[in-house]
Amino acid sequence: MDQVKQKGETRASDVLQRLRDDILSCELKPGEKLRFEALRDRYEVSFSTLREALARLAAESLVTSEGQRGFVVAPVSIEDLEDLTNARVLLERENLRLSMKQGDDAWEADILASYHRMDRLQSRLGEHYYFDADWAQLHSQFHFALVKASGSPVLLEMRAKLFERAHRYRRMSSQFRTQWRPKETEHKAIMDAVLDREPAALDLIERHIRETTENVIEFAGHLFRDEEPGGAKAAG
Amino acid sequence: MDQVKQKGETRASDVLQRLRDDILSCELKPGEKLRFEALRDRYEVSFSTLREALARLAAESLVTSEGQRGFVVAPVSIEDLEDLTNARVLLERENLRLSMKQGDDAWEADILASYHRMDRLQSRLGEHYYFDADWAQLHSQFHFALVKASGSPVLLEMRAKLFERAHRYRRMSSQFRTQWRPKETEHKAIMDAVLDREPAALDLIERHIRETTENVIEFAGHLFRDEEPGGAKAAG
DNA sequence: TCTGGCAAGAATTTCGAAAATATTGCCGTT
DNA sequence: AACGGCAATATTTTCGAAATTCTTGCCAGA
Repeated sequence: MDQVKQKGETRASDVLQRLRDDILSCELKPGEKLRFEALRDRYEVSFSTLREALARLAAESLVTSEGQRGFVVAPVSIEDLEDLTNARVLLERENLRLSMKQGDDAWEADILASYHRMDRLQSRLGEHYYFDADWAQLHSQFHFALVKASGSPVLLEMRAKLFERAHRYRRMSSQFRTQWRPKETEHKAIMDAVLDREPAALDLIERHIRETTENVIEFAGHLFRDEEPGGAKAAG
Repeated sequence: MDQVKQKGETRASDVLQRLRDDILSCELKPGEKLRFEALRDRYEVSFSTLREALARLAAESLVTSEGQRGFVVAPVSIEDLEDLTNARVLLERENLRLSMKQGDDAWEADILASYHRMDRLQSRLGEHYYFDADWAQLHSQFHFALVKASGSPVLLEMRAKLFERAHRYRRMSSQFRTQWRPKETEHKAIMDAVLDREPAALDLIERHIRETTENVIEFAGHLFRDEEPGGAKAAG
C-alpha cells in the first residue's frame, strides 16, 4: 500500500527507492551492467530521471560508474563483506554507547515497543520468520531503536547506509541457508543489557553482527568467493 | 592547469567537482538556494547535467533537496561541526590504529615524503601557509598518508567525506583568524609517534582534530551560531 | 481590516531526440 | 592463422523545450 504517490514526492526519488530495493534484493545482480534502455522499460521513466537516481546510488556505493562506460551494480566479495562488518561494528558500538548514555524514558519505551512487535510477528511466523519482508522491517526498526538516541546524525546516517549495504549480503545468503541460529534469545539479551545500561551490551551487539556475517559466509560464501568484475550476466 | 578535460571524463563529473569546490570554499554560501537558471549560466551546462551533479552532492550531504522545492547548499551550525568532529575522531583513530598495525616500508616512506613536501612549502610560505591552497592540498595528503594503510576502503571513504565536510568550516573560519597555533611541531610529533608505532599517536591525532575545531568555533563561531535555514542570501 | 482562494508568474522536474563516445565485427595485410 | 585498422552498431551522455509543481500577489467576501 505504499505505492501511492505521496505529495511532494518526485518521480526521481520514487525510482531511486525502487532501484535501491531491487539492488538490495538482488533482483539486479551484483556486477550486472545497468543499461538505460532496459531500465527505461522496467521503471517507465526517461533517461535523465534514471541518470539522477543512478548518480545518487553511486554516491551511496550501491552502483559504480566507470567513466563513460555506464553504470554497474556494485560487485560483492568476501573482502567487502568483512570490511563492511568491521565498519558496522565500529559504528554500532559507538552509537549504542552514546545512546545508552543519553537515552531517556521515551527511548526505552520505544525499544520495548519495537522488540514486542518483532517478537510477536516472529512467534506468529514460526521458523520462517527470516524470509519474511515484514519481519525484516521490524528487525531493522528494533536495531535502530537501540541506537537512535546517540544524538549524532552523522554517525546514525553512516550506520544506516552500512546496514543497508550489509542487508544485500544477508539477503543473498538466505536462500541457501538450511538452519538459523535462534535470534530471539540474542535480541532479548541485547535489549535487557541495553536497558540496564550494562557495558557488556556493546560486546553483545558486536558478536551479534559478527556471527551473522560468519553465517552468511558459511552458507553463501561460494556465491562471491571468486567474484570477478562483470562476472554476473545481465538478464537477457 | 587541471582544466584540461581528461579522457574518459564526463562533463557531469567535471561540474560535480567544480560545484563541490565552490561549496567547500563557500563561494556558494551555506543555506543558499541553488537556482538552476543561475547555475546553468555559471557552469555552462544543461539542466539535466546539473541535476545529476546536485543529486550526487545531495547523497554526500553537501546539498539538501527538499521535495519538489529544489536544492540548497547544506547549512552549517555548531551542532553539525561538533557532530562532524566527533565522527572524524572515531574514524581517524580507527584508520590510524589499523594503519600502524599493518603499514609496511612503503607506507612509512610515503609518510616521510608527504611530510617533507608539506614542511618545505610551509617554510617557504612563512606565516601565511594557512591561506595557501597548495599547502592545504599537501596537508590533506599528509594526513591521508598516515591512515591509508588501514586496508579498509569503507572506513577510508567515510573518513574522506567527513574530512571534506569539515574543510568547509576550516575555510570559513580562516578569514577571521588573527593567529594560528604552530602546527608544524604538532605534525612532526604525530608523524614520529606513528612511525614509532606508539599508541599515544591516536591521542595526538585526536587532540589535533579537536583543537582545530575549537579554534574554528573561537574565531568563526559567530558565523553559524544562530544559523537559520535560508538565512544566507543568494548572490543577486 | 483580515482571511481565503484563485490566477499569473517563477521555478523545478521530466521528457525524448540529437550528439558524443565506446564496442563490435569485418576485411585486408603480413 | 594472427594482427591492426576501419566502418557499423550499440550505448551513453548532453541538451533545451514542454509539462508539472510551487510561489506570489491580488481581489472578493466577511
